[in-house]
Amino acid sequence: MQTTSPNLEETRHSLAHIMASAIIRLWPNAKFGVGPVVDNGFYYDVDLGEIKLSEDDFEKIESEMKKIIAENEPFEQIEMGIEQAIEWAQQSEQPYKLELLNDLKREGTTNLKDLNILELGIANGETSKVEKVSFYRNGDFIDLCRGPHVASTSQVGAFKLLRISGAYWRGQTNKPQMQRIYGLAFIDGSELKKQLELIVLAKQRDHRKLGLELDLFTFSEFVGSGLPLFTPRGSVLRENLSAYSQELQRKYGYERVWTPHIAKEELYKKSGHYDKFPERFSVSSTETNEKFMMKPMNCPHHIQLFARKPWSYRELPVRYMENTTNYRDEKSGELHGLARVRSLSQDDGHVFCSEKHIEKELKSIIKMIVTLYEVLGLEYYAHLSTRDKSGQYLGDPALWEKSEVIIRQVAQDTDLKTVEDQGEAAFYGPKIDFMIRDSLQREWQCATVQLDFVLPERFDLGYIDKDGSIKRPVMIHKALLGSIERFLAVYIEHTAGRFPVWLAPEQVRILTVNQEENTISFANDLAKQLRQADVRYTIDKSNQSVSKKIRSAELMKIPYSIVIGDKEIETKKLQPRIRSDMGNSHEAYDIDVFITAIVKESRDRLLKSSLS
RNA sequence: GCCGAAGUAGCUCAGUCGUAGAGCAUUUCCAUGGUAAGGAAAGGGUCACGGGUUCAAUUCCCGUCUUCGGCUCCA
Repeated sequence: MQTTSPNLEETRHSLAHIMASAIIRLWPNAKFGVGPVVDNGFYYDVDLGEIKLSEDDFEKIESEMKKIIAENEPFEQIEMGIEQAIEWAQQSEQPYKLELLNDLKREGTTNLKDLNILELGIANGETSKVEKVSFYRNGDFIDLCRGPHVASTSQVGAFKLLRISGAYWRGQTNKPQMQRIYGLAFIDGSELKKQLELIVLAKQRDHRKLGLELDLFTFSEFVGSGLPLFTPRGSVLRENLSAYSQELQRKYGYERVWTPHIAKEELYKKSGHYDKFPERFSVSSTETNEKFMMKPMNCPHHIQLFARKPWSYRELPVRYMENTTNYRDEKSGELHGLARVRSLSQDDGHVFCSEKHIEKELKSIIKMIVTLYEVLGLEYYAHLSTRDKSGQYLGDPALWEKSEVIIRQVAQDTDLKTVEDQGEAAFYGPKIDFMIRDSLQREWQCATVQLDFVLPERFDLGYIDKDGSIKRPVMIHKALLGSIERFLAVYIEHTAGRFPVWLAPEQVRILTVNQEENTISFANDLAKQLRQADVRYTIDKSNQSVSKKIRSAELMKIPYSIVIGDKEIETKKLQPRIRSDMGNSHEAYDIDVFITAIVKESRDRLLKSSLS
């Protein structure tokens, strides 16, 4: 996973130091936290007491940094004994560094291993007692740091301060909050420029912006935050994706079920979700004393469906699917467009099976996910989450062992690109999460397959085996799209709103050249034929220039625009303008040929136009 | 939830202690138009909401809601 060259890392890390030097020159009372190298750059956490920095201060900091770079001071490594280092931190009044050094002295580690930080005197994960600590000096500025650095301040590459935000000291909510300043840094300016352009591009593709422009969804202050409302256009996307997910599942023997959106709290207490899941919406009854919850997940409901009767081993696996909405009271600051909402719809499903079914069921699920992603033109890879040695997992260890072997085997057999994450498994079982990379190379987790050995136990589920004994089924949780809202967020950004015909809210726009009676009547007639073929269309009869109408259709990213004027009326042929990503053709087609093509593209879920 | 920033027309944004403006969009009219913006006019705002300071608040202050950038969290 290491992608940055040491040189780049040296540049970034050195720039973090240079920024810190600049800050302490500008604000001599600055206290520093940590300042690691991150993707595309670096950051430094700083505490300036009452002073709040804003992006307006960036110019000042950047110009001070440039001065330091121009001064061409060497980066010089200094070693100190741990006691001497502590004294340094006290004298230079750096309480956060002091805390880290005291931790180093006491425990031999700063417990910051997740941060990928380099400025500490020891390597990540080292636990031996440290005696010596490494520092780096550039000019007057000395910082606790293990390096490496460029030889002198003038040797860093191109940089730009990017943003500022709050960050808890050591990532803990009960610790003071510092100001985190992010910077971009690259070896040469062209790479920096490219990255800045990518950021602009990402902003243009932001699903929240496109959702507004393409009229897909909206939020209302009256309805509440994190509760998206889908317009007719947005609903076409939701419903078509959802329907495709169900179509795939039906082919693999999943049966559709329906469960209510609230349940008694006891259900979640029994499942164990209640305590582990504080983000709940409560519902109380005015008739009785019963307390209910909006369902934050569907597994307990599906379990109750399974539990309704005794099962024979002959009837397994039992596969339920339900596209339904869950409600989670996410913390307000965590909401983000469609990617993080309080009402999320899942294409959820649960399999109840015996151990010997696990392999086949996993394979089917992976097959469905792979099919779905390929039809949508998405790149993906999988995270394989297994146990570590921490021992905080529930369920039969032998079953765990067996299933982890199966999961690895299945991943191999299905040629999945996988990364194994030890220790990332849920407490109830190992899982495979599918990550989608969007066209800007950002990664998102969408589909998931999880084995579960715990819930069947908690709800005392059983089936009658061949020998008449009662056996415990294994449960498999799965979602292909995951949260449909999250999926749409990713998909909108991936496609930049250029949806294939089968998903396009409006597939065809008819534009009239003028308002004459025969033009309108021809357009209406075409519309009627499209309607009968179940094609989604609108007619633009407005008295605007043709090029303006074309522009509007283009901005709405409509796959096909058809101009209707005397030429079409005479020849009875249409010359569709095809959205540029789908193909390129200027030919004229008979009306029925055109309609047949759209119907086929829609049915076969094609990504490109069949007319080009 | 925490730190910081912001909320003015459907959208993107100017602006001011003396109750508001542009472009796009909308409507109407003119132009009969041919593949990314033809012209003109009109309508449209409790300046997020509530409270305070003031002769006067959209403007200053406080609170609430919502949004944005992060942090934390994500069964």
